[in-house]
Amino acid sequence: MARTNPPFMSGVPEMLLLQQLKRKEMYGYELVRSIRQVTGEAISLGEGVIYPVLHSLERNGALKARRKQVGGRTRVYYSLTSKGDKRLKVLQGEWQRVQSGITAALGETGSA
Amino acid sequence: MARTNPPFMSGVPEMLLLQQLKRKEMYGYELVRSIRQVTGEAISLGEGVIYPVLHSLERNGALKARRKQVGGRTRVYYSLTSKGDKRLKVLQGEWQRVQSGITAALGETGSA
DNA sequence: TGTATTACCTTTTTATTCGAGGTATGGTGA
DNA sequence: TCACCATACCTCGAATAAAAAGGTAATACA
Repeated sequence: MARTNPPFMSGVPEMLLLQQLKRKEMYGYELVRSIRQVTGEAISLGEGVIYPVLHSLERNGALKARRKQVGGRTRVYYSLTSKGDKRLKVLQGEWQRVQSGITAALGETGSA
Repeated sequence: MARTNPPFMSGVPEMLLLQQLKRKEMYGYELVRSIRQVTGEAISLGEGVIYPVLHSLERNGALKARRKQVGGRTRVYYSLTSKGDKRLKVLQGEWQRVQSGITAALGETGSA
């Protein structure tokens, strides 16, 4: 079961969520738009991705949630715990590694 | 079926294979080591990944194969077709896009 | 009144990766 | 000569995870 590779792109949604929540507390629906926006439309994660990841991160203790009433509607705000911060650092490290590896490989083209 | 996101990391093995074969003709077993090496050990694709992708690329016409006897052993050398070159360009574009999106998002940290 | 938007959520499908296994040859060294 | 390792091909099954689709409900607005 020991992984040789960090799972490739798997973990990117997770990383982006953690990153956003490091900046400030947000709720799911907000994160959907927020991620699309900060990635310059390059990445668009649907609710079917966001919510499950959010829940699993909360179960792990990487996030904590609090419910808030806003104009009769309920929002669930998530924020980063210290555990979540650690997790984010790990994911960023893996991403960095993979990203540079690929960049190096792509740079290997004989000529432009 | 219209994709909003380019599939994230899915396609990276394919991209790396095409990239390597653009440089020079290679055989499967060689590609396994070659990819590990050019990515600075960051990415290590097993034969269970390499061969199926190779076959599907050949079926698509992105690669062409030729068998070669080397010291009694058979090697299947693959090389890039123009279709494969086009495909590589597309994948590189998508990768570039995703990669910059993520970089932008990660750069959003309030302070170092 | 009815339609779009906000806001939550789950379930199903699909794709892909990974690991494990399976065959066969040639070289090396004990 | 026999065993073992590296080379070289390959396939299958399980696990994962991302995406799409669907499902509820409330509010805003036209």
